[in-house]
Amino acid sequence: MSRNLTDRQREILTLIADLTRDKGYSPTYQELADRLNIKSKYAILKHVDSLVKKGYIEKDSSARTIRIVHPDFAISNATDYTIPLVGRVAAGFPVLAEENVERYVSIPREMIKSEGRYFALKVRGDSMINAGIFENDLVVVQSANKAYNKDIIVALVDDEVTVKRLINDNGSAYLKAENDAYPDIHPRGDWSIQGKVVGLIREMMH
Amino acid sequence: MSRNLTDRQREILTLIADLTRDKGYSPTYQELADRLNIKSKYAILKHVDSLVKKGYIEKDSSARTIRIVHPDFAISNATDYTIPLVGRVAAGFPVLAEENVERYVSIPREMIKSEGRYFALKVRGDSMINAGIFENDLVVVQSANKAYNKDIIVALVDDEVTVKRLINDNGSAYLKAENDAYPDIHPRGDWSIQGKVVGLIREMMH
DNA sequence: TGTTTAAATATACAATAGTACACCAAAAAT
DNA sequence: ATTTTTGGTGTACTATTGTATATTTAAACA
Repeated sequence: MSRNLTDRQREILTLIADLTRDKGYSPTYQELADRLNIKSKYAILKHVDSLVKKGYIEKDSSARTIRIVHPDFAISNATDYTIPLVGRVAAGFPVLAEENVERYVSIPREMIKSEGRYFALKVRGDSMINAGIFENDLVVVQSANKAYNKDIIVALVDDEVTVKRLINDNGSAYLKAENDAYPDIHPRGDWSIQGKVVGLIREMMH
Repeated sequence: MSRNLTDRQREILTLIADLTRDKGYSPTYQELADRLNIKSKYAILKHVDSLVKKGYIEKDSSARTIRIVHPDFAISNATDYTIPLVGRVAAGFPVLAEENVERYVSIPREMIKSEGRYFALKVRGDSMINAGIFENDLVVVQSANKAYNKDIIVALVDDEVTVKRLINDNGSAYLKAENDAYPDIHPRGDWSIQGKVVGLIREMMH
């Protein structure tokens, strides 16, 4: 399913946001149907389900429990810094394309030291443990297409995002894991630098 | 009727605020009753009516429509979470005392999973590198005076804060470093658990 | 002492709200 | 040309939710 909204879905999402801002609580399906002159609640239910599937809102199985999670429609004038969490990368799309955005996460304001586009990536595997980057950590990445020697970067190799250390050995660059069990990666085909890791966020179980 | 709240009313108002902030929508009477171990919704209804009469909240005759209007309990629109960064601990003061607070740092909202007091601590030394905790990392700590076996905790030993793993070896607890170069710490004198590490934030140089 | 108020219980009930199913029509995608 | 998606109607069912009444207990009060 695409992440794009139809006109009607956008209209309904906007209405949910407006009503929520206005009243201070989320509308019911019936209230939404009334406002749009729709006779059946079920039509609303299906729109709302679509909005949930596309990641714009969240809801629980109870009355008035819709929450808007997409920053473009967010209720609060939050000064909170949120960046897109990039999930699996769909082949052919740039990493930051909307298709790849799983959800939005808030990050400490202090982590943004310079202008630019930022995104977050959940770390898979243990190839960087010697750099203190563990599986399921969230790395905060500043979008860039080049980096300096020894920077920890996010690269796109064979439609797969990977976190590695960039080694710039006079002209020929390669990727180095921070774990002796992993070999260096000398990409043969197309590959690209997607950004520079500028921060790390870890949530411990508790 | 007075504008002053009874203890119970204040407790309920605080709970409403907490639940609303947590879930993103107002609780039902039943949910409030459950949280307070009250068997009858009607007890809650009367409290809520009192809170309305006293001008602390507003509500409509429908599910989950409570709005907090009193500024002291308002749901902060700024979803930005800041917690105190504890620096050097001054002898004799509790860790969270104002004397020890260096500055405030913002942390990702997602890191706050349960109620309680939180603080941040800048990691000194490399005694926890095997747990992926490096020097100058910021650990986010939930204030607590006990913890479970194998939790990573912040302890106060000889007026010194330290991050270690708690080992609860049938009755006798001790602190374990996550670095083979460091010995276990079996505190002789007074020591205390200050909190549980629930998150980690690292800023990379760039 | 008797009275009032706050807090809670038990039970009941009607309106609301979410969900489900069958069905229809138009637009978009394949 | 056919299928899928989107958008909608109507009806029905069930759990949730707010509300109401009658009672009880304990604390505060005068």
